[in-house]
Amino acid sequence: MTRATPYNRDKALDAAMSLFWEKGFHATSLKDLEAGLKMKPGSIYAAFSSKENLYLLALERYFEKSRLGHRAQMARAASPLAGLAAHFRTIAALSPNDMARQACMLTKSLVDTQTTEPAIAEKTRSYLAAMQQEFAAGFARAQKMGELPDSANTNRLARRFQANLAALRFELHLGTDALETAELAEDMAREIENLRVCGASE
Amino acid sequence: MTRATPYNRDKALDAAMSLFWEKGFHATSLKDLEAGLKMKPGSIYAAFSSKENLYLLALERYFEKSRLGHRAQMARAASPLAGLAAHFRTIAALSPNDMARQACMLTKSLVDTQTTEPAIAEKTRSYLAAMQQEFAAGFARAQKMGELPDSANTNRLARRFQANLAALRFELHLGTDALETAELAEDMAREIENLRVCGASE
DNA sequence: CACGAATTTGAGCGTACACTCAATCCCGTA
DNA sequence: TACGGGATTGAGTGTACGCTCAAATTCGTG
Repeated sequence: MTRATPYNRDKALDAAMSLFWEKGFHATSLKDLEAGLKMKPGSIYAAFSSKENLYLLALERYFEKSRLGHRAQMARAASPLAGLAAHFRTIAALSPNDMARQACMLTKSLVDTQTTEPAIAEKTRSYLAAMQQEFAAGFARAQKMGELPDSANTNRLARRFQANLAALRFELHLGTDALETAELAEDMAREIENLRVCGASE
Repeated sequence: MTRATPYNRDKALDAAMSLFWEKGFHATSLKDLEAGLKMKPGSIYAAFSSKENLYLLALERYFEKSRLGHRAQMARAASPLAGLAAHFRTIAALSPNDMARQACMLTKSLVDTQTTEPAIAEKTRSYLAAMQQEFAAGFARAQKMGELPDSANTNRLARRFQANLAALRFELHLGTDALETAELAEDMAREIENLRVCGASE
């Protein structure tokens, strides 16, 4: 029988995700990770092979959480378009000390690693594509329900949605105050709501 | 009489801007700069004091060029709103090998330096604010000319404009193909054009 | 209780970084 | 043409990085 692992993999990965999300791949040093994960270098390497691999696991974790969060948001909503619009307002309403009150980790990741870490950049792009798919599926459901006209291009709408999302979260990163952020989110949410065909049932 | 400086400061700063823009502050090493500026480390330090200071000069250069470029775009346009809308289309139409076919340097800079280089981050934020002012001035002119209703909030529009700009340029960074990028730019340009009060003269 | 394997430890490895400075070079001047 | 001094050079500095591995520790098992 194998000995029980004395470190908590889940907590360690959560800590890694926080660190990498906040500081990025390059600016997060092994020293930072040792402190954050409460593990010594040898243990980190035994458990996660390399800094790069740990980053990839943290990024995957972020992606899974994001997708789950989005799906929960959509499930809660009265209709697909309402859920998509709510996404913006939810982000702007994040508590001031919420960890998520910063740029999207995928956005930061791509900026940080595009020129230096091709493997990470590639994975990041694939997660961004998957999220866009997720949004496109939302718009497609809206279309099927008659919330969106048949002529609407769901992929194009999804791209626009993701662009808005990235921009809104960059605004959090910038530190723009809550009121102005809320206005921006409101503009984006209204843009979604205005797509609604008149008289569509919820 | 002082000896003529044998390095070309203008060209050197242009090279520094390119390097820093593409790779960011942290990922650009002194080795890269030596090669790009064709200067030895001692000369670089004699001319620019430090990597950080060189970066600040490169960033300032980028800001000045961006502002000048925007003003030229506005001067060329038939009306303020037309100029602002054209901005998006111009970016999407950039030649495939144009250096500017990537994320905005200010955006990248803030992501790269926010947690590690407070002085750079601060300067970056001030340039972003100045660009937003520039956009707000454009909307204000549109308002004065009757292109925009008096009720329009020019600062809010400018914030939205800048968010769209950042998002569009991030799409270039991502490597999205030209056609899809053009669609996104078109969505953003139309959003500006739709603000136009019906029957406003040009 | 003693053994052995799985796990953790942390001093220390090679490397690459930003940066320095004594030596050299080059050009305007006399 | 010889000189003086500012500009340029690049080997070399200390430091911090990602990472390793032999030794110590910890536990289930016989």
